[in-house]
Amino acid sequence: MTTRRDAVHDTLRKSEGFRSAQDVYAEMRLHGAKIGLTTVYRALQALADGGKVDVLRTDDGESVYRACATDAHHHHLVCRRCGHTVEVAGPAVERWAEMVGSEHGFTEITHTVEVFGTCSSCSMPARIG
Amino acid sequence: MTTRRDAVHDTLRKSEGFRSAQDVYAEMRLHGAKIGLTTVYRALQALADGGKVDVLRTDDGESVYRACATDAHHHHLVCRRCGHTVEVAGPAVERWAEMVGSEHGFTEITHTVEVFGTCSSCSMPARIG
DNA sequence: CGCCAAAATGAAAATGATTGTCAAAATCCC
DNA sequence: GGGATTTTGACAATCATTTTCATTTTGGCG
Ligand SMILES: [Zn+2]
Ligand SMILES: [Zn+2]
Ligand SMILES: [Zn+2]
Ligand SMILES: [Zn+2]
Repeated sequence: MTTRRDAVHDTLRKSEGFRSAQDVYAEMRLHGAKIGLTTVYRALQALADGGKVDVLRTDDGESVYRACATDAHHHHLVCRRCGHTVEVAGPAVERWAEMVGSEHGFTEITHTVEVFGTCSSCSMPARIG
Repeated sequence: MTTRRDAVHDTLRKSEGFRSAQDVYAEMRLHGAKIGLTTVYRALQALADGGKVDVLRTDDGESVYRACATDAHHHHLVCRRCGHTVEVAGPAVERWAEMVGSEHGFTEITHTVEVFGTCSSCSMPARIG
């Protein structure tokens, strides 16, 4: 019953960076998978709900997903050029968020933290040929 | 020439939390303003580009805007119930993001950091009447 | 096996925020 | 005033995502 969902998960695992639902769908079809776009959306959502994949929003509002190495809470350092992503832990940030929240009387504190940059290979001088 | 833009900016200033373009548009019309939705979108974008207002994306992909007290870089502590927003500085986070980025060879580092929670008035026991 | 109820699937239509178009209106400049 | 330029906004177009709903698959169960 989770055949399709697993296939989606696998496709994600083989990817380096974050991929959109449309993207995953297109790739799966390319490789001959028989699956519908709706199912890809549903699988991705289920995986995200279950904490099996991470989600974030691109600047233009698209949801993108990634199968991360760890289930533990972590953040991402994403190359805005090629999408190459590094998973990073940030104990300092976790503490900071908690503190800032409680200082102002907020409870049930959550946070979103993403770091973007240009990775080393993308910032190398362009080489032709 | 900037009459409409200023009107949009003013509407935002009078709001406590983040408001969507549609939201701002509706409120302006309610108060009798003669303005089109397209113009509200354009004004909001221009204000955001000029750093006069802050933008963030809600969980359901809507862009929301806020006229903040300061032009300086800062982050937000947002009540997920009522939208009440507190502007917070996070020097520790700024440093952390820079460090994490350069540690991995990334350059031109930027970051998004938002903290969500339930504010004190929203977490008070419900009172009827 | 047969048989049925529940869950999964996907094609097609609906949704809804945002953007593009383009002609009319306001503003500027001389 | 008159023409160039910018701004505006009604309306159409986009496009990712969600809904619908009929069909298929799956999982017992006798
Ligand atoms: Zn890169
Ligand atoms: Zn964290
Ligand atoms: Zn609140
Ligand atoms: Zn910051």
